[in-house]
Amino acid sequence: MENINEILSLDSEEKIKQVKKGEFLQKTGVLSTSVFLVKKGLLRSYTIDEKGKEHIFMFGSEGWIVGDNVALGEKGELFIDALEDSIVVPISKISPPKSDFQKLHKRISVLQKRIIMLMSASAVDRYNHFLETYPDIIQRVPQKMIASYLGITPQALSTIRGEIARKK
Amino acid sequence: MENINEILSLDSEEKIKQVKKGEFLQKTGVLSTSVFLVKKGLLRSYTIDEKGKEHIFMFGSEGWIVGDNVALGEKGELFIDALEDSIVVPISKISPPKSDFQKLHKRISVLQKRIIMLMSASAVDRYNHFLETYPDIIQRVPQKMIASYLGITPQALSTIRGEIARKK
DNA sequence: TTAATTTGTTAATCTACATGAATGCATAGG
DNA sequence: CCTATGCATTCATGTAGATTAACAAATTAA
Repeated sequence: MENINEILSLDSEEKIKQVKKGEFLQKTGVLSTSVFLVKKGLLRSYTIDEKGKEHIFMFGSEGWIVGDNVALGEKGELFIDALEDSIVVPISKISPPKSDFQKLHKRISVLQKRIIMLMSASAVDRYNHFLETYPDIIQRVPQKMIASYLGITPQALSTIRGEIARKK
Repeated sequence: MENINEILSLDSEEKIKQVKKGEFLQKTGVLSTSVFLVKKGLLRSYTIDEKGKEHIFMFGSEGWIVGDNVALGEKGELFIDALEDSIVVPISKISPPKSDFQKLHKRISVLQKRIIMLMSASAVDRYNHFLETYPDIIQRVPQKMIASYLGITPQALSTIRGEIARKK
């Protein structure tokens, strides 16, 4: 068997990590400090909703990054496991404290959240999440734009708001 | 959300850009080389689908980034316009040719595409897009995982595949 | 101010997709 | 080898949210 670093043309300094099929790279609720560049194999990242249903966020094969881009210092919201025997290289989310770099990570974390919401939450839940996350935006834009952001029609949002108001 | 001091302390070198309410920062189909840090005001980025319906991708107010993260050198797929009189600072997507930096931009572009698909495309269209974009993945994972990625049930995917096959 | 246009609400109907259940096939372990 | 357990397909039924339309409220224009 040849040297694994040669096969994969890795810098000798890169610390690689082997993940066997079925093994986890990360689980929800654990502090997450890295994302992972996939050198070989196939992994997936996914959430499990309150009904126990899995929602795959991303697949990652050779050359792709798999990772849980929650804000630095926060608990991960994704599971990551290997669908095939894989080799990955951790990329720290901390290292270059360059401002633009951090901004990109922040941006990714927002998009990640958005995808998870679109895939696993109902319109009502998405609206409530929006209310909590962007309370200021609501005063500043017409409701039809909120609806457009949530991925529903203005009529549906109006109905949802009516129901929420009636409940109180 | 970032610290207000950080937001307002401008490098004297930073070239700011004023955008009046209703004005466009970018339109679909035009080469996009920057994203924009919002210093003041409120903007939105959005797509228009084939039925003419708008889908808001992101709002951006003070401290947030709005931008169209298509791969470098490609035509933008989003419109960006101001909902309020705004001031933004362009952040070049090119500048630091640092490898990790590029990777993050790539990653954002993938997530952007994913959100747009989830919001504006039917399950059939999402499946076809997946086929084109990740032809290799399909041989490597069970269909129920593809379904999970697409945001539909395995049963629905099975039906869709049946219909596609029947058409040929 | 009034008129015109945009926005929000309500309700009836329609449809894409979910849910649940039954059936035939694989693949994996004993 | 057999027999589980998981996977894919098909069908019957349910439902969240889309569509259409009509009207009310609010903005904008004149």
